[in-house]
Amino acid sequence: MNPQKTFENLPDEKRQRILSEATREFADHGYHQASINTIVNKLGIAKGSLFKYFGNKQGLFEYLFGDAISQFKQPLKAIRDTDSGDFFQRIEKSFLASGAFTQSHPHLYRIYLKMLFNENFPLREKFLTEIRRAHDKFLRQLVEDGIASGQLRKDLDIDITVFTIHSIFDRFLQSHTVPTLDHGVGPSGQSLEDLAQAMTDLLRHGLTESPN
Amino acid sequence: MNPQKTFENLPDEKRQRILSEATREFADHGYHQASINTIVNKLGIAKGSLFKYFGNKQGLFEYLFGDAISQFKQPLKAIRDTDSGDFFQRIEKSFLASGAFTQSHPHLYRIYLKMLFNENFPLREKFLTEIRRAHDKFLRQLVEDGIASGQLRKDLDIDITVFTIHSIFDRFLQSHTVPTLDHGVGPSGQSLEDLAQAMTDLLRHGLTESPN
Amino acid sequence: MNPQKTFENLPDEKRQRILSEATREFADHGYHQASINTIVNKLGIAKGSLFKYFGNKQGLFEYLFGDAISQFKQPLKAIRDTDSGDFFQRIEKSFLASGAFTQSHPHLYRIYLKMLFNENFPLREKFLTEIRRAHDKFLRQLVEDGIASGQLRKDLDIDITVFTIHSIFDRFLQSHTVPTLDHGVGPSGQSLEDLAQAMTDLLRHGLTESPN
Amino acid sequence: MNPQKTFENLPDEKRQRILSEATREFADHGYHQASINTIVNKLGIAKGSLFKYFGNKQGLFEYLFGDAISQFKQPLKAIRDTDSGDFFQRIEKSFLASGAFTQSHPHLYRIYLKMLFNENFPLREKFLTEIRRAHDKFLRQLVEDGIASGQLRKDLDIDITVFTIHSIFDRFLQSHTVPTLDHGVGPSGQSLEDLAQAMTDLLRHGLTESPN
DNA sequence: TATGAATGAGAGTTCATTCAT
DNA sequence: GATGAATGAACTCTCATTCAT
Repeated sequence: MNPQKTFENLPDEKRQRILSEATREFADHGYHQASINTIVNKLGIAKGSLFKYFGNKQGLFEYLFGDAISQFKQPLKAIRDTDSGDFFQRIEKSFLASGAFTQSHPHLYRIYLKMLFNENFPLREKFLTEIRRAHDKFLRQLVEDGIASGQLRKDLDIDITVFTIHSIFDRFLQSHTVPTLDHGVGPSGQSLEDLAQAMTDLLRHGLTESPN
Repeated sequence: MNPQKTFENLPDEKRQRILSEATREFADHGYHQASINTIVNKLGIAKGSLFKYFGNKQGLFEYLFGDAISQFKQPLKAIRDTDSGDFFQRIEKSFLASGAFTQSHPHLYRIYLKMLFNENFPLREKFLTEIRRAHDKFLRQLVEDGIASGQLRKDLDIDITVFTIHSIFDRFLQSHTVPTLDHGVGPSGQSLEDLAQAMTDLLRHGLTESPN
Repeated sequence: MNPQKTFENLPDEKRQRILSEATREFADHGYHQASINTIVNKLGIAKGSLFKYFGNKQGLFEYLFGDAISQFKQPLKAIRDTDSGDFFQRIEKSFLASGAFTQSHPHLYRIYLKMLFNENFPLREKFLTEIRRAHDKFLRQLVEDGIASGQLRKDLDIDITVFTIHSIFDRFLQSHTVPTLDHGVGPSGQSLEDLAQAMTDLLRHGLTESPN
Repeated sequence: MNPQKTFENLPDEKRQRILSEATREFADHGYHQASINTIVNKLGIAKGSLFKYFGNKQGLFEYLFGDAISQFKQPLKAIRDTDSGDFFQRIEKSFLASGAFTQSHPHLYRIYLKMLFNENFPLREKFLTEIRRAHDKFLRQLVEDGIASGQLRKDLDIDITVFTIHSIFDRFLQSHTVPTLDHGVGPSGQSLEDLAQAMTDLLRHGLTESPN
């Protein structure tokens, strides 16, 4: 029988405990340095069980992160399907929604960040491309809508604009998720909401006024 | 005798070869996946020698990266000491100078990126704080100069502004250093110079116009 | 209740399928490398069932091979009960009958060959002795009949003769059962019948005397 | 540095102990069932050392058996280079020389026998072909010499003859090397020398012609 | 009776570190 | 000072066996 099925037939609580513990281990140590031994010891289950469920270490990681990817995308979809035509309102909502997600799933987000700069994660190309594409597609549509509706300057370079928003987006998320990165500098003392609004304002003025 | 002294008494060329090879290994594989075996084999020196020089793997890394930190800071100092009063000109110069540095020291920059999101690097806190502080101090001074000279809006939140410029800065560097991160989206096809100018323009409009 | 009884109460077809699949697995991989997992997966039955039937891996093997031993002996009995008095005709018939058996039960014969030189098979001593004794008893009677009837030299050493015939017998069987053992040398291209006749002739005349 | 070199630089005594212990383990348990743990524990050396010497389990086996192959061939070469023209004398010498070899290297010979009937040995094809070819080439030359010099019948089928001698050869060796295969039947009680002579005589005269 | 999830000892393998030469 | 052989803890992974359902 499909062994992954075995895992999915487990009681919900146990399944969540396993995924959660494994996620934490990968978040703390990255892929190669994460230890199956540590995971099963903390969980109090047999080593063999984990391998029954996922085949091998890579299988566990792929299951766990593939699962996370779809959750990553949820907030964005919700925003895009909003019928509000206001560009900056949607941007701000996006900031907040993504921030909320990374704050409630800090381990997943830390895995993502590790993966970004560590070439050794399995399926790294596939996963990163998937995330990147989703983000870009989402932002591009927002920008195009904004230009079409006259809220943004007609002469904006869409590539650059998407790239810039994306950059600020990323940094915004990072600053509120990875605690040890804040060393008393930067605006991290402020609330998520304040920061989101301030950044939206900054974008507002950069993107709307025509240059002389 | 202080064993690190042993290393510093080595012929310059040998010292450079060792640091260079070790840097490449850490850049390629991160800290834990980097292999002392690989390094000494490529160098053709005895394993024991490396441990004599640096005590252990961590000692090697700390020596190597501590050495690099000062180089990291060079481009910024050069800009700050420029007497040009034009804010956006200095920003653009900073983009270009940092871009030039990361392009000429790709291994160091890749170590930095890995370290950013991997908690397992030795002395990570210390090193990152040092880099971050230098950057922030530099940008803060630029922004304050810009406001004082009337080139920037008086009502700018300095923390947010520094943070935002820093974000775009980082993303700008990443996009020109980590090749596999570009998946056909984003403005990566453009030249370093074009991109620097475009981002500066975007900042110019976001930071100068007063809101209504 | 005797758990092996459970197995014998199974429908004939299922019992045969189980024995057949297990035999194939042991023939392919020997005793220790044979995998209970593989067997039950191919059969589509529960792992626990197999252990209920046979207690453990060794029990399965002993049941299966003990069952086979009696089949091994069949061809020899048939020859011995032939009343033909011609020694070499009976030898040739034996060659052919055994060859036919190993060709129709290749898995059993491969298990036998593996067992011959692998001390780790369970009940190896018992099984091999049983097979060897049956063969020797059969050949010894043929040789004694041959001497008594004047077809063989009176001064033959019976032990040596039986041993020699046995040797050629074994080699003959092996050459037609284990395909990968022939590497372009030896007479393997010939048919079973041709080979049987040639070897019988060789036994008849030896290497020096010219045939009439 | 070439790690196998490390092994070859070891003191002779240690090298022999390692090879001997490993050979015994493979002889006792075959390839897959042989345990590196057992070997290093019996030797009292670190597990890592064995892997330094040979890379992995397969490397150990290949080194060990490849080394043995050349030793296997030595006795045959010695016979072939003998200028004695007497066919049966050379055959008898071959029996004795090979018997002496397998008796003084019983573990190697047991590995060979296991390999013959177990498909899972690494490099099995290569090793077996090498041994088989050497034997066949040797016997073929003896038979051809025997026919040319008139000692053997002109009409002998060389393939069949070589095959038959080979068969008796193999069985002869087996009977004197694998102790547990003798179950009170067969001529194993006799000395190596007696058996060799008896089999040579049998080959000389066949089973029917009375000796003069 | 039949099931298949859980187990855990043991497998092969890696690698930073030590230390006698 | 330089060497590299030796170490052993830790790693991922396997599989016969058990037992609650």
